[in-house]
Amino acid sequence: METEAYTADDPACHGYQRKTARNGAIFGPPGTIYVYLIYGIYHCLNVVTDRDGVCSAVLIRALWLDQLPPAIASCPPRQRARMAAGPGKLCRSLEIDRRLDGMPLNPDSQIWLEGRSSDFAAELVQTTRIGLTKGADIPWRWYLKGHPAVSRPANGDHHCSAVPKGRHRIFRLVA
DNA sequence: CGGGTGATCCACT
DNA sequence: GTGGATCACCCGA
Repeated sequence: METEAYTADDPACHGYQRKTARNGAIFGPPGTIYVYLIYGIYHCLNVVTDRDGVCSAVLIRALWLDQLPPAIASCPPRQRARMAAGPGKLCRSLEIDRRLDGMPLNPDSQIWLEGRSSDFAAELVQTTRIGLTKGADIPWRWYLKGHPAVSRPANGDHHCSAVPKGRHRIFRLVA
């Protein structure tokens, strides 16, 4: 729904300097979960992409929640769309924390991906990442254009459609 | 805008 | 071992 990419030669990547106890998971094999604590109170969920030993990840910044706990399942759509609109809120809603760090994406970890239709017609916006000092100019944030759960749409994103309508593989995150 | 929050890392003892 | 800077955020004004 909304993601950012970080790679080994990218100064904003957590593994850019060196491997440590905190960021070790980001050097794992593709599909490894990397969760870190930010600003003392929030967690952020990443999925490792590049091969074992190379640091790289996709930060999951926002999701639409298909299912909610029964107590709040009937909240208005507007409110529902904002429950995982941002990497910290997303982890708070899904109760994701460092316990998942280093685990593989599969049902045994209680978090995994399910492929959906492979011809989902989506229009994506590609723009710059959020909240960075280093590598702030790299346009590696993508989101579903016009979706109400996007954390913060780029200014004037109605003009920008770097990724045209077409066939995209859409995944469902199950947690 | 600014405050809250705390793990982590580094440059020093 | 310790002090201070850093940090990919959220909220309320």
